[in-house]
Amino acid sequence: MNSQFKKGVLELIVLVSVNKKDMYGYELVLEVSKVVDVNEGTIYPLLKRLTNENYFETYLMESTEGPSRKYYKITVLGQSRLKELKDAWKEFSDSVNNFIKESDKDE
Amino acid sequence: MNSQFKKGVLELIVLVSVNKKDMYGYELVLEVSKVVDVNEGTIYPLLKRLTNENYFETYLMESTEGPSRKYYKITVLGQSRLKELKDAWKEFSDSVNNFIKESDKDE
DNA sequence: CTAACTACCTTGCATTGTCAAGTACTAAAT
DNA sequence: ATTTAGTACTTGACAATGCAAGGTAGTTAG
Repeated sequence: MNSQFKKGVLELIVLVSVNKKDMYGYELVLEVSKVVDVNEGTIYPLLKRLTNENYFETYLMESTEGPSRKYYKITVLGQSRLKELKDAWKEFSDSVNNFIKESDKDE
Repeated sequence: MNSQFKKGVLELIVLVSVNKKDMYGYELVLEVSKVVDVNEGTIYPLLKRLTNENYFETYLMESTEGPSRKYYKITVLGQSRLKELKDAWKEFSDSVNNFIKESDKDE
């Protein structure tokens, strides 16, 4: 897969995921990987950034299957960021798809 | 617009454009800008890279409206790269759109 | 007890795009 | 004749994002 396409979209995918339900980092790696290949070294720094920007809050919970889990919960600010990004993505991908379709036509 | 979305897609848009007809750099800046905001400092280095990778060939032509224009012409290799990128983009954007749609549903 | 899995985090690197500036040619306005 | 605006290309310092590879540590199964 073309790794460049991912740029910026990962933030959207993570926001969409955490918006559905609180999630911890490792879980997100698995969830996000269903859509696009992604690696821990990408997700953890991203989660930190999104938390710093107040899109997420965090809390710890013990697990019976390993070390404690740090859960991420979306904030109100995070939800507005999500909407913003979702709209931007839609506009962007539509416009790219349109451009490709147009040029396929006249051949 | 989210500038990160652009990463990797610009190459696709440029390939699509030059595949339609030979174009010079400045013309491409204008053409590509119809789809995504872009500036000269992005396009020219990209054209150089794509030429180095043998996706494009170039030739010069004089202009009555300014300095000579360097035209870019797609190669056979460039066409296969175009197909590759187009398919990858389709798969990628479909999968992202699907993921967003799925999560919109259960609300 | 040790391997395997869960869970988290960090550092250095590569790639790609941005900004800002500079060069140079042509044509129209002053 | 000189300035201005538009066309056209180039470069270098910079920022953002993702990846690879490594580290720490708790839990469970063999």
